[in-house]
Amino acid sequence: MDRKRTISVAAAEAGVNIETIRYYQRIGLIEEPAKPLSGFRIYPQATVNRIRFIQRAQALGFSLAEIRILLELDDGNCKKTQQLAEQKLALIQQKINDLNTMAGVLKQQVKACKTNTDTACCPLISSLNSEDG
Amino acid sequence: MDRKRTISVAAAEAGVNIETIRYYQRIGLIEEPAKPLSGFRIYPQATVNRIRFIQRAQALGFSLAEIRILLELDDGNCKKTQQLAEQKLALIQQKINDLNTMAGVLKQQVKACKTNTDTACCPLISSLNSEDG
DNA sequence: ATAAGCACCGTACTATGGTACGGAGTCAAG
DNA sequence: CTTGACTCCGTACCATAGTACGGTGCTTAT
Repeated sequence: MDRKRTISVAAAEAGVNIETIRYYQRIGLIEEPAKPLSGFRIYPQATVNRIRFIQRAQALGFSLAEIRILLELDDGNCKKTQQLAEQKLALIQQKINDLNTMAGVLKQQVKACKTNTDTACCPLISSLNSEDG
Repeated sequence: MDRKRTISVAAAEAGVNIETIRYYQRIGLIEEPAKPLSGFRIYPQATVNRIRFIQRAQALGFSLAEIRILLELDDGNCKKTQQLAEQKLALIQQKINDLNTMAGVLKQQVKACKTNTDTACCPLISSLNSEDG
């Protein structure tokens, strides 16, 4: 007989803390399985999958609030889902653009550092300090 | 006579909330001017400059903890500053890559949605529910 | 000289994303 | 049938980056 997927088993399978599962349940990000009249809750594979999805989305810089919206794509309506996915895509694109801008500025500063011969005067620090513009 | 740079004037000049200045002082990110025996603290231009430095560094994705290190490097250590910036740059670029991957997946899903004829069964939903990564 | 309006200061609260704790209930093996 | 491991549940706590509040003290203008 397979070991029952109690909360600790589900947590181990998803690679998160037990308390994280409880937290996600509290904020309604994952469903809490019904509690048997007597005994412990048993978690379906779908919960483990969902937690893994959340972890992946987080790794990409999505907040739980954004992930909640992503998960709401699961509303059974393909057209609506598509629209939401496209909105999400636009958000991702915006994030990429913002990060590219940040990277561009930093790259320039590092380049200035590398061509700098005066070790006592850092162009990066100077640029952050320069206030008359 | 110029208006004395009290905390509210300094805050206005730096473009932050008064409480933000007090917060930065509490965590030791900026120095608190000595309090006159009688009267209010007067802030030097340097404090305003430093707050602007913090704001700009934050805009580049540095946390206050990182900015603290940056400020400690402001004794003119260009090499260390450069290293820190390069580390940060690598992190940003990793994030961009991750987001591009995510965008790619979402684009594919949206495309699948568009060629889907069954409105009740969405390929995107299906992939979210069965994906085990 | 008095009132309006800041400053000062500690403390509490916000949001986000969890983590830890303590007591009670339950399951499973010896 | 006891023991130990696990679950359940509420609540409190952590870090990060601030924001808000309330009482009191100080300054400045009228």
